[in-house]
Amino acid sequence: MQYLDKLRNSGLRPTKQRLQICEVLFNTEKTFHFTVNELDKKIKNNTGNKISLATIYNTIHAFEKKGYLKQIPINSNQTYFDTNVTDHHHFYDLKDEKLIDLENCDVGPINIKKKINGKKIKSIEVLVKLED
Amino acid sequence: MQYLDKLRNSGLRPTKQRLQICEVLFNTEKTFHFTVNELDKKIKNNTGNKISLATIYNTIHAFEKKGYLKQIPINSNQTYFDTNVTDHHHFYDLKDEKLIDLENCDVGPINIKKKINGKKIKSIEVLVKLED
DNA sequence: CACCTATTTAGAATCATTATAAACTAGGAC
DNA sequence: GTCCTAGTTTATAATGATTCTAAATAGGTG
Ligand SMILES: [Mn+2]
Ligand SMILES: [Mn+2]
Ligand SMILES: [Zn+2]
Ligand SMILES: [Zn+2]
Repeated sequence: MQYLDKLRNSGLRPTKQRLQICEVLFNTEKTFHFTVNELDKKIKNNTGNKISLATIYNTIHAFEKKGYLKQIPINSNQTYFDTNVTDHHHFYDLKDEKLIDLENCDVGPINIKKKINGKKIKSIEVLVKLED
Repeated sequence: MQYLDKLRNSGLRPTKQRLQICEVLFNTEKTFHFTVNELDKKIKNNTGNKISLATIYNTIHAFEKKGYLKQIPINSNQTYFDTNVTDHHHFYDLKDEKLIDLENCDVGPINIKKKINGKKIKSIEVLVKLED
């Protein structure tokens, strides 16, 4: 199993469910964006198995904490996650409600001139909304 | 009433409730960020009146549509709104769960090099997450 | 005033997410 | 292998922000 070590090294027991979710999330050419609902459907399709929604939520939150997933800041009725955990930004197509990656090289360097005392920058995320 | 015309000119009837909400939102030195819950409390405090939550939701959505409020893209269980409708960006203090304005001059120009066919940029929003 | 439509409202409905608590399991000790 | 224990899964209930509904109310116009 190619994800056994990834999970073990993270202190997460490599359960059947987590391994299946890893397959769906990480065994792909391209990274992608998803909601929990979409992931649920994808798991059913790809594996023929049903994993409890509670487990899916538990797992993606565990993966997020370990840095294997990122949450994308966007206002939607559902939360979007990203399997691309490199620093990058997003287009958001308002009509299609779809996210599109903006690689770091697609965006000029971002220069934050303001400082807040006692705080440091954890991340800088750009959301570019698109219309027709 | 200083907000009568603002509402009339927008095609919104200047009802008692909308005028009160205008007072709370716009009759201040500084702009601010708020959730619907916070606004609800603020209305009760400032006016002694209770406005139905449904009306508050209706009103802020109407104001948003007219461009008097902006929604801030952030992942939270509640939606954040902003009375500062100029182009600007945000710090988000992860510990205090507070938003802080980054004026346009606090952020260097943002250069989006990628283009999507048939789509044009509606807005560019930067979210800078802060930790201790 | 009379009328029409926009608006307000309490309460119900929706629905994404989280909590609960019981059953199950991975993995280490023996 | 068996035992043990903490971690995990699961069905299900609970939560809570937001939206919907439909009846009552209030602007605005003539
Ligand atoms: Mn999370
Ligand atoms: Mn809205
Ligand atoms: Zn992405
Ligand atoms: Zn702001």
